[in-house]
Amino acid sequence: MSKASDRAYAHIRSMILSGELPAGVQLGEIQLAESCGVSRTPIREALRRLESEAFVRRSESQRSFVADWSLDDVEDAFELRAMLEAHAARRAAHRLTEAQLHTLRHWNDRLDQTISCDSPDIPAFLEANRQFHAIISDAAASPRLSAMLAGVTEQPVVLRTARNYDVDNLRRSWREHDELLAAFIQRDGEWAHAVMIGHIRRAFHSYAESHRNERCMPFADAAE
Amino acid sequence: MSKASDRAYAHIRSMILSGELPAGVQLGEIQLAESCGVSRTPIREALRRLESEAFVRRSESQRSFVADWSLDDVEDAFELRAMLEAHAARRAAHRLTEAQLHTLRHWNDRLDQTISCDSPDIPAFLEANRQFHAIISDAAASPRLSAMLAGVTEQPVVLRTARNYDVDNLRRSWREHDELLAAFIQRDGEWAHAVMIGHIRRAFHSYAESHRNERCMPFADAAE
DNA sequence: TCAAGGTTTATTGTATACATTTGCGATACG
DNA sequence: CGTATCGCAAATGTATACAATAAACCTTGA
Repeated sequence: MSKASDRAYAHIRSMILSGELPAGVQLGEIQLAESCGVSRTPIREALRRLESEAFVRRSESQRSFVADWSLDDVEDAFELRAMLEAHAARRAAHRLTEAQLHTLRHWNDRLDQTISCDSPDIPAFLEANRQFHAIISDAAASPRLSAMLAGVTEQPVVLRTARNYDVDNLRRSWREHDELLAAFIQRDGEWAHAVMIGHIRRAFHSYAESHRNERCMPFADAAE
Repeated sequence: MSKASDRAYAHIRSMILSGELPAGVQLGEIQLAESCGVSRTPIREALRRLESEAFVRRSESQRSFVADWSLDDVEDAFELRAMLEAHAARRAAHRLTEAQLHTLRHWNDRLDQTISCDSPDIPAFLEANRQFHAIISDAAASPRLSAMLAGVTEQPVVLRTARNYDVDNLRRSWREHDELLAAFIQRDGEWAHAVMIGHIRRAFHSYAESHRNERCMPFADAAE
């Protein structure tokens, strides 16, 4: 895992997420190679990977740029995510083991902890949230579905601005997870499906709201 | 488009589809380089691309092999395709232009032609079918959705065995397309959604049936 | 005969040189 | 002053040499 191409991938990705490489900027292979301390070969591999994950786009003439996500793009990704993750939840309802249910509850308790104390710990919240959704994705037992979900979940813009969500929204997420758990315990796939659609679509509107308020800011500080 | 890596990609892909490279076989970079008449560099790029499209899988030690699709894998892909393409149909119902509707009808008429004469022209049928579905994918106006759809539609095993479908099944496809058209003309997204789910799921069962009958055959002749 | 260890060989990862293509600017002409 | 064309510069594409790593094999000892 300590291959040069992996390090280059992680490095470029984090520079995009942090805003150090803003949307629209050209990504020259030579420049990145120097920046990462490797040759162009692993850089090329990292760029292809980032391109397939929509962090980077390529012009007709094969030049690479940091992708700029319009609000429409984000909405598109959220709509697909709602459909895919709801499907995952429905499948998971019939397959989750007792141990997995227990772990889900554990992460949702943790979610509560991170926002209940005086100073909410947003990074910890995001991590627990990630774990919660990862268990559902796994339990759906469809590798292709998991891969697709990962593709629409990892959105540069959203990851960069997630920290701006207010605590009310985070608490609402926690409660929705709780309802999801109830549906899982009843093994009610349709219930879980419905709750998940609402959960993701509300998250989009929270993002859109937050985005409207915070637009035209210089740019936020690093999130990762 | 005449880049070495593109040619290598197309060459390897067609060798997998034709069965010249059977499932499970190791894909050595050097061997492929000689086979394609290029160096290892474009071969590596082609392999990564084929891997992301699930034509190729890589072992933990980074060696590449022709992917072998179990029946479960195929069912998984069909289930996702049914969901995604039904979603595309629902969106398309509200967006298809008159010109697109006309073109859809054109391709479905063509579909009828290819199976109505004495000797059905299966390749022509598959091509017309591809065009029909491509228009719906485009009309859904979601690049991500189109990309995902392409990923679950291009299944090596299915493409290789599609020619075995009997004419009754092909005719049924044609009729289902006709119903889809009726739903589009009425701009009834839910109707289109339902028809598409049935269309894809029936296609899976046709495949599974045909697969049961034709299993253990030496291997079929080239499909492309 | 089997197992463990080390050596050999095959395969993938990386760096670099060179070829090819594209973009951009300067210059000349209308 | 605008535009078109030529040419240089910069970026990407490809080949190849070398490095690192994993698999295969062979030897050796119990």
